[in-house]
Amino acid sequence: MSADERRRALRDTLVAEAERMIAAGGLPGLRARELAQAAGCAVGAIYTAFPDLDGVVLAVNLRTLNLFEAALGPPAGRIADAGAAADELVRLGQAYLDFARAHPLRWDALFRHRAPSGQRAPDWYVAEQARLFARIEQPLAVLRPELAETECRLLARSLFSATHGIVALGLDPQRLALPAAVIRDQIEILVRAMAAGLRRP
Amino acid sequence: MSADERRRALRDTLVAEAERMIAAGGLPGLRARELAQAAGCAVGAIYTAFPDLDGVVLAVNLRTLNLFEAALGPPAGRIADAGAAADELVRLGQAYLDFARAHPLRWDALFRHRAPSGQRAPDWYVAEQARLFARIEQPLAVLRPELAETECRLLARSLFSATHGIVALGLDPQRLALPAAVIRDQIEILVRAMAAGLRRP
DNA sequence: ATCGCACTTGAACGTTGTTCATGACCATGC
DNA sequence: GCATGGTCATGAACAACGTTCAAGTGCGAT
Repeated sequence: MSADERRRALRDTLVAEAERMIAAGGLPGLRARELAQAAGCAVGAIYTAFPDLDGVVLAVNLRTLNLFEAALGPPAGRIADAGAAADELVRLGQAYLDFARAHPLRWDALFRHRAPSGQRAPDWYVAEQARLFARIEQPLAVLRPELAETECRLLARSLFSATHGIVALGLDPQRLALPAAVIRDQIEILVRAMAAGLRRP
Repeated sequence: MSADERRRALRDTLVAEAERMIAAGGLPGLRARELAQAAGCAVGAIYTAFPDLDGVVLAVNLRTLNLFEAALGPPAGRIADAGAAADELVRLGQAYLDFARAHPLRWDALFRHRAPSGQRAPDWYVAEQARLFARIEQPLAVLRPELAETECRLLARSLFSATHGIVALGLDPQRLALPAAVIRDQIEILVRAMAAGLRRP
C-alpha cells in the first residue's frame, strides 16, 4: 500500500470514528486521544491526515450535509403552480426538522462549529451548501417568477435561515424545547404565511 | 464592609470585567486567570462569587438582554390596525439586527453559550426573555385578534426564531456574511410577507 | 545484508477550568 | 493590648485538553 493510500484509509477511518463520537457526544465529544484510540492510531497520526481537529469536524460536517441531501430524496420535478410551490417549501422545512431530530448532535455540529482562524469555509463545503439551497430556489422561482436570479438566491437563503431559526431554537433544550409536533405546525404556519405573503409583491 | 457586601462587590466587578472580555473576544475570550487579574482578585475568588465560569457568562448574558431591552426603547403604545402591527414587527426585527451588529460578540454569547450540565436556564433568565417576547406578542395580537393567548405566545416565539435565524446566519462571517443593508431588506421582505400571510387565516 | 530515509509514535508542552491545603486577617474575649 | 478562634482569600497544584517533535521503527533500494 502506498503512503497516499494509507493516508486516505486513515482519513476515512478517522472521519467514520469522529462521526460516531460527534453523534454520541456532540462537538465536545470529539477528543483527540479518544479519536486516535478508536481509529487504532497514535494521536500524532491524526495530524498527518488533517491539519487539526477542526479539519476532522469539517469532514464530518460534509458527510452530514450529504446525509441530509440523501434524506431529501431526488429533487422535485416540475412545480405546477404557486400552491404546489408553497407545499414544496413546507415539505422542505419539515424535512429539515425531521433531519435535525433524527441526528440532533451531528446537525448541531454543523452550526456550532467555528473555524478558529476566522477563515471562511472551504470551497467544497460551500458548493455542497449551494446544492441544498438550490432546492429552495426552485419552488421560490415558481412563486415569484419575476425575481432576478440573484434576488431569488438571496431570498432562498433567507427563507432557509428563517426556518433554521425556528428549528434550532425550537429544538434547543435550553431555549424553547418545544415538542416536535408543535415545531412542525409552526413551520407549516409560517412558511405558508411567507409563501402567501410573497406571492403578491 | 460585611462579607456579603464584599461578595456582591466582587460579583459586580467580575461581571463588568467579564462583559468587557466577552465583548472583546467572545466566549473564548473569557479566561479564568485573565478575569481574576482584571478584577484584581485571585482565580479562586471567582468561585466564591459564582459556581463556575458559566455562571459568570449567564450574568453577562442577562446584562446583554437588559441592554437590548433598553435599545428597544419603551414598549409601543396602542397599535391602530394590521398595517401598523406589521410595521411594528418589521421595526422590532430591524432593531434586533441593529443590536446584533452593535454588539456582535456579546450577542453571539447569548446563543452560543450552553450550560454544561444540560439544565435549563434559571428562572430570572427566562423571565427576562419573556418580557422581550411580549414585545412581539403585542402587535401579533392586533394582527390576529382571534388567536388564543397560548397560540399567540407560541407564534411570537416562532416569529422571533425566524428573524433570529435570518440575522444569525446573515451576519455569520463563516456562513452568509451578508452586508447589513441586505439583511435589513430581507427582514423587511420576509417579516412583511409573514404579517401579510398571517392576516388571512 | 546493509544502509538510508520517511513516517509513525507517544511522551512532553502549553493552556484550559477547577480545587483545596495553606496562611493571612479580623473580630472577639480576657 | 494580646491571645485566640474561625472565616475567607490565595495561588500552587491537578486533570484534561489540543498540538508538537525528538526518537525510534520499519520498509525499500542497493
